[in-house]
Amino acid sequence: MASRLEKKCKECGLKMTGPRKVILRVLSKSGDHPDVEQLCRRVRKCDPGIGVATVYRTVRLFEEKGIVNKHTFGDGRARFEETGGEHHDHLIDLKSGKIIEFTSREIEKLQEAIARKHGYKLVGHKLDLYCVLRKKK
Amino acid sequence: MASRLEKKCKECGLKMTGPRKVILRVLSKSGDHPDVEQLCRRVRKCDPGIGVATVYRTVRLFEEKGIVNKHTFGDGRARFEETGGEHHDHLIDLKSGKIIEFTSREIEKLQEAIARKHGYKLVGHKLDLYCVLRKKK
DNA sequence: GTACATGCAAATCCTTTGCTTTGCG
DNA sequence: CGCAAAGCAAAGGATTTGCATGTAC
Repeated sequence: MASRLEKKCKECGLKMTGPRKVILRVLSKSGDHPDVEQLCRRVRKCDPGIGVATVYRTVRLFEEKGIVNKHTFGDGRARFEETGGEHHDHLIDLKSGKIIEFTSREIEKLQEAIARKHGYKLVGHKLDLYCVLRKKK
Repeated sequence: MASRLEKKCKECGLKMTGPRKVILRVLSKSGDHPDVEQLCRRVRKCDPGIGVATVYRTVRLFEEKGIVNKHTFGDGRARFEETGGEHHDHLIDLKSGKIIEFTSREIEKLQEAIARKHGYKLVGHKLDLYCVLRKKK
């Protein structure tokens, strides 16, 4: 039963190995933005033999193929999420580290306009909002 | 002849040492977004004795004091620029690596509105546009 | 069968730290 | 002078890579 993501991999000409299937499943089930260490832990619950190097190699490969998105928020490590149908940006709660996803068609239109104004075509963007809870007074 | 930045440092209670003066001068003269390695090279043209550790410690300190801004674009390393009077975002030319700065009051207003809608107060943001030159046809 | 994927460990890259020496205030 | 800063080298953390072995197609 090849999942949607597995199909996508095949289309990209990727060999569907055991570790890759597990990593794909974990990614698609993760509602958050796990880093490699977290991915490893989750992946190893399915198959304890999977090594870090494989996870690194796999997410990198997936990123090149557009299957996952890589993020680098403030801290030093990379985080990953499945490339969903919808693009979205991130609001980061600086106190708790919680991440909220959002989209803004208006902002995106403005971005395109800015790129065009400088003679460029927008091919991607990254918008992170760093926030703290509003004090209710 | 204490420069504007040096005054700012004194206000923050920072001891004005030789290395710090040099690093400040290099930062204020840099129109680009140098990483630590580049900073080191530039700084050592003035004073070859300055060590990497000092550069790292200094930029980190400056960042905490709000004297410089730290950026992490796609690649693994941090880049720095003097905190100018005006905040700005970045348009990155994916082919050449060139970085263009821009601001958009409209986008920023929208960002604040989004944060508010989620119950947050916006304290900072990061917006990078990844672009390629527009083909003229 | 063959080219590509994996596991492991060593290697790399960027950044931080420990400790002694130096120097600003 | 006293305490913070600098230099150097060693430590650390994340990610990559070399190599022998395993495996999807």
